[in-house]
Amino acid sequence: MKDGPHIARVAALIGDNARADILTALMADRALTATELAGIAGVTKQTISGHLAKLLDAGLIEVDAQGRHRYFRLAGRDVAHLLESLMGVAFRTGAVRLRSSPREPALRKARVCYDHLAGELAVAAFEAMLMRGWFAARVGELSLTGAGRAAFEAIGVDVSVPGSSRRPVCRMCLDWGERRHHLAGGVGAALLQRMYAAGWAHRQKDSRVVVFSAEGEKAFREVFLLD
Amino acid sequence: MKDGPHIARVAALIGDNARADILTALMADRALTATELAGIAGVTKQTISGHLAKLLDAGLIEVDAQGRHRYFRLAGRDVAHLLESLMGVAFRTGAVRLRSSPREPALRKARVCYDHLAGELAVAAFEAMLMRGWFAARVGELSLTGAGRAAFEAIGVDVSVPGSSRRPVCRMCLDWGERRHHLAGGVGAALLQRMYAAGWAHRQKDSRVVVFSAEGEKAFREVFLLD
DNA sequence: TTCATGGTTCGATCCTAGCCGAACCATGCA
DNA sequence: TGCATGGTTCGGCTAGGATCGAACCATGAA
Repeated sequence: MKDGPHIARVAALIGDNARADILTALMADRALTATELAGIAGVTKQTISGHLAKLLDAGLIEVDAQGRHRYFRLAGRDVAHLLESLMGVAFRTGAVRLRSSPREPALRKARVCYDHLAGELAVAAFEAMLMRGWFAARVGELSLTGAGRAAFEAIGVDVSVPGSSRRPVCRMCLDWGERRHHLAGGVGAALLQRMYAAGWAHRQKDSRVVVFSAEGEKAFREVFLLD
Repeated sequence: MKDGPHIARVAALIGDNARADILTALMADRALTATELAGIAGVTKQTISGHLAKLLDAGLIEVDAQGRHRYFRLAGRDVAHLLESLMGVAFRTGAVRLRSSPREPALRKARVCYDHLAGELAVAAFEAMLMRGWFAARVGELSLTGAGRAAFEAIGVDVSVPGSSRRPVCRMCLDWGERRHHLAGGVGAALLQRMYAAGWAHRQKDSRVVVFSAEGEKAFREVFLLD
């Protein structure tokens, strides 16, 4: 016994409501200040400062100091994955927050997952893309086919990836609500940005919910789902 | 804020040392009694009973009552994944238990991961298997090729899967030490059992470490790694 | 029936850690 | 140089929860 990584330490860190709120918020927005996070978690500045120090110390988040602001973000993709994993188990075991049940349908339909789209729409779109052969599955990875590259460029999604970045171009991400995969990685992120820019959808304030406009959803379905 | 699954609840549950010990132990052995778990976690029967009740209530573990014994096991594969995810982050951020550093090298080399082999040897073997075309990668899954099926049967690994089981025949599992994949799923489990049966290796008592005999490791390397 | 063993329930204790008030440091703007 | 704002540090309060002793229930063996 007592071998291996000390999982209780990091789990305990996430096991506090305020800190879980912080991490969940950082999964949606890329960078938030301490005061914003205090508002989200519903605690005072002193308290949030203590929590952020602990998360920093543990290596779960990172900071960018800009002027007198400090922008916090998740330390890495593995943390985001861990959080999604937690959500999956919490969801299966019925540990859902009651206070927000009205908003849950919207959350299941479309939400932000770190930097890309998740939810029913995202899952359906990803499966349609696979059917059309936009991606080829390699061993642990997904790769863009010529057809896929052309299709994305036609919609105005930039699929060229900076050479220095070691980030995979496309990846799959398991959806906790649907229990099926959706598109992540560089292309997933670029696609979401494109949808914002085209006015198809926007982020709901203080939430991970992505709201589609009527025309936006229609366009989305035509481009991705119709077949 | 406050939307979606209540991750803090399940994280807090894992965030206690005794409960983390329980879950880690259950990742290795399939089923353990309350008293055994009390020994592993280093607490009394009363205490372990309370912890087990909480884990049961939260749906992280399940019980089989047999006579006056109660055998506990993880509630599902998603819990095992969550734990491996946690180990990955804990490992990256340097949260390793100091007391057991002597045993860590053995743990990194070969250990049990729920029901299959993990660690350096497992990763190397899996990559060699891929190179030889024993598996074909589909979208989210791995499938056994004809060559793979023949190869496994030649070693005496039963790759026939009960039709009723919805368990994937083969799956990949991310190794927290190596940060690369190893073989999981039905074939992974069958392979580990075969290695036990052949006397190549055995489980170290009260630990996830898998100890290879000299001949066992030699045979393993010849069958899987040599090329 | 009696005894040993596995497991649970209850109550009391004790300690950790989250929280806030107050004071303090640092940055940027006027 | 002042002043407002973002953020941290310190100290004390409090609550939740982990722990164990003791008593209790259930099962199986003698």
